[in-house]
Amino acid sequence: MSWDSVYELVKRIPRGRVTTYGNLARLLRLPGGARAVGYAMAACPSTEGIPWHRVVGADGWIRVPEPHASLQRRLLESEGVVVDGGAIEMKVFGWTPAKKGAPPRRKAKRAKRR
DNA sequence: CATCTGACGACCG
DNA sequence: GCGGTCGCCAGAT
Repeated sequence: MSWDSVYELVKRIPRGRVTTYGNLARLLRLPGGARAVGYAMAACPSTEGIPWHRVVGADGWIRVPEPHASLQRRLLESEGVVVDGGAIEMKVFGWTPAKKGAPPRRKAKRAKRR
């Protein structure tokens, strides 16, 4: 799995729409890998050509560290996306490319870490 | 080579 | 309903 596919996917997000990390992860067949996707964005070599601002949390909230948060919000609003109090209505602006559902996955509990 | 880490999300208690 | 924990991946230490 290469992050390039993630970037390519992000590039396909139409203007004025947004998607979530988890959504991207699912599209990449990585259920639960939302975090990995987020990391991919953080590790993005260059934001050039990549509409990273169209990627937000599943709840529609910007999950970006302050420096970029304001910029992201500004960019989104300039595209017509309403960021009310920080939350975006995913039902309205959420975007998903023609795709099928991913196979469900079980979860297991184990010793704490972190 | 072993661990930890991080722009997340879902589940368990 | 809330808080804490685990899974995912690649790169850094």
